[in-house]
Amino acid sequence: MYRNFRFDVISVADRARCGILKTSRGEIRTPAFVFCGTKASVKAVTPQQLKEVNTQIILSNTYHLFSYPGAEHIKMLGGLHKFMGWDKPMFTDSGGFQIFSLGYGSVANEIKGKRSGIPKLIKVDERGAVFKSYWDGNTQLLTPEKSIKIQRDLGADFIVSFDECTPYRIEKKRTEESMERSHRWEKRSLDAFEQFNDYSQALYGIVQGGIYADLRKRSAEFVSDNPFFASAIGGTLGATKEQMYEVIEMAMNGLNISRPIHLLGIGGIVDIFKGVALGIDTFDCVHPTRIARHGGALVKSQYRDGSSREHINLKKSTYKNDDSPIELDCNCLTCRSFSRAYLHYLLKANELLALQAITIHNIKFMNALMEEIRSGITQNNLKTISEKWC
RNA sequence: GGAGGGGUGGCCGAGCGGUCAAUGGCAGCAGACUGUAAAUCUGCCGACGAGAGUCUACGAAAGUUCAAAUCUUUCCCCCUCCA
Repeated sequence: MYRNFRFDVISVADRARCGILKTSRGEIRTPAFVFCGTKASVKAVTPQQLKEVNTQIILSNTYHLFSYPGAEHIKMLGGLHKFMGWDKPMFTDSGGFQIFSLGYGSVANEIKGKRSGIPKLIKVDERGAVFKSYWDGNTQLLTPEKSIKIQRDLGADFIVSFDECTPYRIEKKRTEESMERSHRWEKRSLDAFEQFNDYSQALYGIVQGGIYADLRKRSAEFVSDNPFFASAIGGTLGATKEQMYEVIEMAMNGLNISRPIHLLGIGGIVDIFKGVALGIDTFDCVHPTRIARHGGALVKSQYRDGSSREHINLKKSTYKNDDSPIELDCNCLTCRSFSRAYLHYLLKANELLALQAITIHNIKFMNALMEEIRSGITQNNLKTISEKWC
């Protein structure tokens, strides 16, 4: 069923593991970070630049590309890889997360109880989810079958079952009902997938169950018991970091560890170390690229400005006269060429180059981090590595 | 020389007797962002004070009024049109 895909664990340190995820478009060394290029573009950078900083894999989104320009359009133009000029492995997400993000807003706002913007999620029922297109306001129904069809048309290597991503602020009963529905949707995703499987894609199942140990375990077992190529942990991961690590552990308890395991939507440095230690193989997150566009440059602990954050904000006037690069020991194009002072100026002057330059650094940063994590697992010194990065 | 229109907080610009330390916008400062609706959002932004509050403010000066950024007079400066 997945004969063109393979996952081999090559090194293990406690529960952390190093592996190779093989696809017909190349191998991915894990643990790996997947960069979000939601609308068929990793914002502000070119595929060439992504490769220059050792990017292995990126992710696009069903909902967005379905709204515009349409999956069939992209299929007609040769598929998503060709369309966006990326020939390495790629993911597409199913649109399930948009049931949350378009219904509730950002993760932070939802946890803090703040709602923002006009809801673009109209309703969710057994068939699927009815959205308002972000592009033209049309209502559109996304079902598991449709999500798989779209993802098939887009042609990413790894595709994801359609699920309902639940928010944090709902009670257990609703989380359970939603989880059960996600399971039914995932079954339907699998059926739709198997019906047209041409071995060019591998399907992920998603673990739901909110913050409840028994639900997470049940959901993980559901995913493991079904013929998905790999597993992903989704849904709310709780309100605090501590809770997040607990939730990951709950899910891990029921997962088949011979398959690759992806943690959806997580990209903090500490979070990645914690995730890796629990056995996560891949992560995806908008954070590195999004904060870059807001002037946030990821830095190792020695380069921080004293705050507990994992990045420095180059918009701050502190950096106006700072002639050093973002990180002295970084060899990305940005750190080789530009000072913090120049980046500060570019941000203040509203020059697009700032967004690109910082994005390049952050991508390089994440890729270098993952590389060191991999060697940390192989050489069994993950703890030392983590002290340097956290 | 004649006619008219203006001068408001770092900048632009509302307000045209009290509810004005003064709407907005920009800039500035701080914060947020975790399967990207948003290169976005939130807060602060005269001085002193933790705060209640106090003081100084709407070109300058003098007035009218219980009360003036708002009304009157004079002065200074800017812009437009006609000579």
